[in-house]
Amino acid sequence: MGRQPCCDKVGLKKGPWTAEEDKKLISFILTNGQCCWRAVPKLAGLLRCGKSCRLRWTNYLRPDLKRGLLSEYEEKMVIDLHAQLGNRWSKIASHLPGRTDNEIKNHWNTHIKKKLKKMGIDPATHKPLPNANEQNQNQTRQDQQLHHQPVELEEPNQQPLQVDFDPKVDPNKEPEKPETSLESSTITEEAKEEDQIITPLFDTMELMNGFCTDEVPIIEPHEILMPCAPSSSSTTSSSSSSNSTNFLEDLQLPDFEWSCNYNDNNTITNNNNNEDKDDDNNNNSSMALWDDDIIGNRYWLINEDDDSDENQVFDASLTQFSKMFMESESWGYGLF
DNA sequence: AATACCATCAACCGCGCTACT
DNA sequence: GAGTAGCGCGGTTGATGGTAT
Repeated sequence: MGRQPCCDKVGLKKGPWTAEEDKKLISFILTNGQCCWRAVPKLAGLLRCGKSCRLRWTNYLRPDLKRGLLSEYEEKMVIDLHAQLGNRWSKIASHLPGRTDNEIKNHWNTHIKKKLKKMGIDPATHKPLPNANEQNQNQTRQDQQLHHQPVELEEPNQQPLQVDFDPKVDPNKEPEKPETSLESSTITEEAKEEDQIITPLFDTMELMNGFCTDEVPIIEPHEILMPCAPSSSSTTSSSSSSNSTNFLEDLQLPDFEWSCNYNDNNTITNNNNNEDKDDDNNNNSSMALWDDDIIGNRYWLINEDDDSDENQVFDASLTQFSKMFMESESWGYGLF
């Protein structure tokens, strides 16, 4: 018997999400948490398939997402991780807090590939391109490697070219790859083993200094300035930038119980990891709710519709916000 | 100003994996 | 062990905005 379609496609909406749909999905998940995705659209009153809802949530609506262009340091991390993991975008994303596999994948295809080629590096193999004349051949080979596995080095001692994009990062402090990392990065190893190999590459503090403290200004709730869209905006696009409204303002954000702890370095105190994520759920209250993901990137929440009923739902829902964060799989980042 | 071309990225599609019965 | 359901992942597509002509 063949696989059933993920959803009954008849009558289901496709294409870009509208602000209204976003609100419904957010409201539902904030209220109920992430449960069975197949049931979400029905329960949330959405004419979408569960898969679409999950994608929308994980790639766009998730509150802990960091948006905007990847920093140079993040790019460097992506390149390093790609050299070890190949096109395993979700694995790569798991090492970049607030970034999604889709985002990283897109960034790789649109920016990093070009950058590497420009620098004479084969993005597929992470080795220097032999010469410009052979670039076309490499391109062809790269195109053939759609499902390429992590680089199998032809010569054991040959290391992928490491690219230091960020001059601010002290090269001396850059964690050295374990000697066995590439040899063992046949990636068929167990995930734990893999994490053990990769995680030490990116010291947590360095990571934080690398982009969190630089790019995530710590601001107090009262300092937040919500961008307001022109009232004439009539777009129905799900694009975050085009449908700013006053929805967030109605959320009475100051009533939030933010339990975010920053240390002296403005880094997020969070000791979560994949193994003890559940154990930490109850006692780890460190959440970066006031970093840019909520403030700078959640302006899609603002909506011109002054729908008091929905806002009430949100007000109630937001009290569960912290809990939802703790339950979110996204807090399994190995870096924390 | 109009059109063509290009770049970007959100969303979709199909497959694989895992858990459950 | 086989069948099924559900989720996650990676590749691809298509809409949109920007730039060049």
